Amino acid sequence: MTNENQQTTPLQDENQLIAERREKLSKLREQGVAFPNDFDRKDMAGDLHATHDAKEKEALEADKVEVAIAGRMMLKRVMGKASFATIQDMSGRIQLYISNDIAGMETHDAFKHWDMGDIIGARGTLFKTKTGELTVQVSELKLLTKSLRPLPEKFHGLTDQEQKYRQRYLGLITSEETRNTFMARSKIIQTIRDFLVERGYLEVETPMMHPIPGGASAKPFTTHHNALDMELFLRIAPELYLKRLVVGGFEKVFEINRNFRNEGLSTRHNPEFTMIEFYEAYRDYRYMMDLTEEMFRETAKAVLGHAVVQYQGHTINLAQPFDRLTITQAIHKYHPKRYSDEQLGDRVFLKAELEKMGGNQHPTDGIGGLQLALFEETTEQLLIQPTFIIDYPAEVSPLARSNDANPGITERFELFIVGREIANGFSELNDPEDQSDRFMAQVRQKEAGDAEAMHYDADYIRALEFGLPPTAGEGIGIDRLVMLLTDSPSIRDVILFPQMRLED
RNA sequence: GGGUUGUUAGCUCAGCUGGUAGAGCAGCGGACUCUUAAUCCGUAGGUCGACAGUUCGAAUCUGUCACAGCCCA
Repeated sequence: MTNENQQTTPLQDENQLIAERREKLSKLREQGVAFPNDFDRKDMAGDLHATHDAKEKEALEADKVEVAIAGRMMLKRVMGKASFATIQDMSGRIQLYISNDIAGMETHDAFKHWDMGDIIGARGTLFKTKTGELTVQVSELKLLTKSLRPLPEKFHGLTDQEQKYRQRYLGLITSEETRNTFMARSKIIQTIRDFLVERGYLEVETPMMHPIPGGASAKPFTTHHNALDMELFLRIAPELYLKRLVVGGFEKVFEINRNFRNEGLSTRHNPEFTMIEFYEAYRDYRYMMDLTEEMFRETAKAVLGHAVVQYQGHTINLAQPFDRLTITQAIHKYHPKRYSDEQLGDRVFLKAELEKMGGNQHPTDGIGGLQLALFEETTEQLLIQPTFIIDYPAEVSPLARSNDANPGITERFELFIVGREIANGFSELNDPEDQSDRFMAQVRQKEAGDAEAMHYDADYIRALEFGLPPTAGEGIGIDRLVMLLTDSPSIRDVILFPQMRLED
């Protein structure tokens, strides 16, 4: 790939509307400072509504409340000798009233030529219109930033999905729903951070560039460090670094940050996405499931006010205890009497069944892997209410601690909601020799052609050899959690700037 | 990667079985001192995603490509 696709020249999409606004800007430049930065904004629309909406018209006007407010002009209604405008700031909208009487004819005439989308500052006093709407009677008005491009249509807003994602600022300007989604995202992350900090967790940052990609089964992005002449990988997971910190004595750690996986795009996948991973020493996977339920409930309550979530026509109840089922229990529960225990324990039967369904199976799959594949084909998408699937086969869980009674399975869970995996956790494998054997098995799989199999990480083994206390850990896909709590159908609706193809 | 739908004015959308482009908003000019997507009158604005093909004639039919949405892997 060359750099010829990169845009180094301005977009050539001038039109008559933009030309007219450029002409207005050029007149502003002639008159003085075209982009003044000396307006002292003192008030926010939302605060003014909160403080004064309930007051009676007469009482409010007797108070003569002086305000200084600024924002983007979203609506404009000119009526000869007086005008109304609606401006929008980060907290909301408020109406301005500009008249020849108070603001003066010169100011009002100038205002008439301003455009929707312009950013203006206004000083004046609050009053209520005859319909009772809180409004600023403007005495001074200043154009702070000329907008050269017309906004999307004022009533329908931006409906073009592509433009919504490529030019996110337009959606943020015109869609309250979009603003609310990203404010909810911030609140969700803040709540989770507080939840863990309150419980004695330490927030840390570990490398985004890894010499060995590890901690998950996925294809990495590759990059190169020139000075060290060294191949590096954008991380696919922070797991192995966070557990090194537990070895170091940070017994409760978490990190909220980006992971990168070089895979396809879909309504559930973006190449960079946000995960929280957290680790706590002297706990096991059952404790982690309890903690997860509590965290999800608390987060939903913080964002929505309650723990019953509406998602795309489903009612998801986070208030009740989450189901906890093994893979075969889940298959039985959602397909009663479809399979016998003998069949689910019969490799030949499972392979034949998967063949019928066209499922992708690896020839090396053991019984556990085949059961998992059958679960994914038949049951996963039916797990609408929050459900922990527990006790995953060791062959697909190379970093999880084995069950003491049955080493073929691990103390691991995945949480499913609305048929989607949203979290993954386990009792950590802290036996360095077992971990070394598991890495070796992964390397054999990689050599057999599995591009997503893990590498052998000798430094991580060395860390385990110093002693990782018994620990439980978990990762939660933040984007998918935000989708759930904001009723968003696509991951692109909850990532401010989702990955897109280059524009032509 | 496969299937499917879409791409027309700055924005939101019409445009019939093929006859050469329309509305609303935004803009510009005018009227209007309590509007709420203000209203009313006038006016300007387009390589119909790109390239081929069929045809006397293509926004419309066919093919390829680009981008996007949805479904599937």
